[in-house]
Amino acid sequence: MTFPATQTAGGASVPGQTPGPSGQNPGDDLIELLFFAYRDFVGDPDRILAQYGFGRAHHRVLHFVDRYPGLTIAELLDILRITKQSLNRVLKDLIEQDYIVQKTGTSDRRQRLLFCTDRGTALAGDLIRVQTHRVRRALADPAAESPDGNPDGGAISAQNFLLAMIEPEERAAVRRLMARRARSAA
Amino acid sequence: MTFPATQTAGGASVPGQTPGPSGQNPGDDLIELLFFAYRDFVGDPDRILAQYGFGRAHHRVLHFVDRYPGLTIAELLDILRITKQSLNRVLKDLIEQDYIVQKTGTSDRRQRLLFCTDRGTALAGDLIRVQTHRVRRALADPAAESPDGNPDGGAISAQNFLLAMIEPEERAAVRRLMARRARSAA
DNA sequence: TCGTTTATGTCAGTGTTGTTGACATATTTC
DNA sequence: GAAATATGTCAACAACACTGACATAAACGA
Repeated sequence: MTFPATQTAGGASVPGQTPGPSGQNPGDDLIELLFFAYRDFVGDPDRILAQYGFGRAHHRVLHFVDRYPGLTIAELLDILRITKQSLNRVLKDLIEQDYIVQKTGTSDRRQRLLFCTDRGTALAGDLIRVQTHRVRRALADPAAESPDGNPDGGAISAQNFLLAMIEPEERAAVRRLMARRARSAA
Repeated sequence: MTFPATQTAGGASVPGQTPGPSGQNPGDDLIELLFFAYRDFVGDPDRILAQYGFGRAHHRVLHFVDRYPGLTIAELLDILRITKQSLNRVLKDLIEQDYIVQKTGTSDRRQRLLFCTDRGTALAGDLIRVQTHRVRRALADPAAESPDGNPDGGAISAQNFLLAMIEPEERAAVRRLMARRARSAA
């Protein structure tokens, strides 16, 4: 990110804005931090997945099957909140390429229980590793050098966590951007 | 969500798993909580946006333009991390339908500074309202009745926040799912 | 002033991931 | 044996991302 953190045309607002840009609320920052944190959070795995010709959808399936061996299709659908058609497309890839295997359920033979193969476990491990690294770094972060005397008691930790989840080189830019809003709200 | 939280075929693992499902690490829960929290976090706006024929991409643009009036195209691209072609597709919609206006930059007339119109501010306000509501509720949540004697000092708050960001009716199911993993790791 | 760089816009094609609707099969349940 | 359930599959489509190529206007540097 490389914001000039300057610039404003005519007025900071356009023609007739009744309430101005949607007011300042406690927790508003968290909305944007969640966006930035999630953006970088999925960015790490994306790079690995690309090397395998997989996408985020594959990742999600592989992740949950790896973490919860024996998951059924229905459970997976409920977790991911997608249609079975969407799931099947990526699941088929993972099965054909030997990352996941299906086993017929024992108690209910209609069910297909999902398990990772060694390959699947290995890839899932690589993926979780980069995400765990980011999370751990965020948790260990020295309170993310909170530059403001944050008043809302309780938000701080979540806020710092999300900020620390952002790619280090980007944090300053995010802080600068959000400070920009704080100023114009004055 | 409606997990049986039961069931296991043959063994909880498949043929030969060297390290078993990618081990148990502090912060691992946060990875999944982030997924669930984000899933529900974007779910609220999605319902509103659908009524306008807009999608998430429109939301993100509208949001940042609303919060940071006068944003340039380049800045927006840097925030969203998408290509100008992707941005232009949704931005065009928002401009044509009078949610956003462009103004030629004063210092640099090549730039197009973006501002919300009244309509834009109104819609952005509606969208931010539902998200702020969820965030505030999460912050106010009585520590999200943490059911485990969480040992990692620091993770707790972030973990409870993310859990509290999940749709209330789903939280139990998520807890149940994650407990399932904790068990099998024993 | 002129050539280059920068900021933006646009056309065209493509890939991933989501959707709906319809239909098929095997298994369980009443 | 009929109905419900779990899963699979075909086909069409939409949202949103990408690449590559090219165009224009304005700013900038020599």
